[in-house]
Amino acid sequence: MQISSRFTIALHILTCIDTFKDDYKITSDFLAESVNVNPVVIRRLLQQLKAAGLVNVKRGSGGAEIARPLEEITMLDVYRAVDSVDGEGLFHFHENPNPNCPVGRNIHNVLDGRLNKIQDAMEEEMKKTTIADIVKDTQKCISKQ
Amino acid sequence: MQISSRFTIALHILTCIDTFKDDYKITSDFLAESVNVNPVVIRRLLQQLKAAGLVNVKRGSGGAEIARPLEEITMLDVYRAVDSVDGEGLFHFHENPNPNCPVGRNIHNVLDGRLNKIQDAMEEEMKKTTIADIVKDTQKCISKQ
DNA sequence: TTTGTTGTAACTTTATTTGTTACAACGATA
DNA sequence: TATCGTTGTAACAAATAAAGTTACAACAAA
Repeated sequence: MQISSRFTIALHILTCIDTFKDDYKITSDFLAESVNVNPVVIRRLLQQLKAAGLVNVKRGSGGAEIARPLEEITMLDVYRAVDSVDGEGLFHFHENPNPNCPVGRNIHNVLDGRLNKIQDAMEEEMKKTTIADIVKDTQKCISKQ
Repeated sequence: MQISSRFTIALHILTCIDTFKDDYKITSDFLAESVNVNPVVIRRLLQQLKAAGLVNVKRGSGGAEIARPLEEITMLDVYRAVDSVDGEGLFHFHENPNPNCPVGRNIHNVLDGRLNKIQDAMEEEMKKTTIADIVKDTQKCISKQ
């Protein structure tokens, strides 16, 4: 099972917003064209990013901007904003192991700590990259072309 | 999005097989009762574990056993056996970013390395635990009860 | 008041997981 | 060889979630 494309799309969106902020009004249509998805998908994502305090979106006149310094937005912030399974972790534990089985009634306890560590490892690595890094790399790529 | 319960169920299964190997014939029905799912779900998982060389399953007479020393089976082996999206990584990249957009045509390159690192971090942590560790912890829990 | 945009509902499509029934293929044993 | 319990697998249903689409009220600015 894969982590949904909302995550990469959100990173793409944020990169676009910053990259084109001086030259274009950043509307959902504009972003939808770069990402190549329906504008409503973008608007839904922008709402999630807004709820997380990562962007501001202007109603009426239109336009999105990033709400925090790029160096302060990590991949983890974005992941949590758009791909969180509220309250649940990365792993989906089978619901009802048999409490009458010695393994069934203990497996949750035994695995939980280790599953959390795995998720932590993933999240720690996500923290290492900020949107600033991604924008910088993108600009390097662009200027080579 | 979450990693499917196949992963935790597979770990549960392997723990059961070892824990009860001397006292019961380990059939799909037996395992299904401990996990509390349909036996066919178990049989499908056993097939995936078998394809990965982690278990042997006896046709006809019935019964499953673990095919390798427990210390040599890591959580990562199990994850790869049952939850691999063949060829694809952990992250689902949106398919068709616009090649006419400077960001769209570079975002894949920019993100790929970082996404791989995140997946690597997760997998490295998975490697740290073997089925032997899980069985040992489970036995500790059981003996306390 | 017009225009372009956002926010959101409603519905469809697609994909995936999980559950379930059914049964042929198989191996051991009586 | 006939029986029995089991596996392997097909086929389909149900549940869940993601992603696409249409439509339109709410809004802000010109």
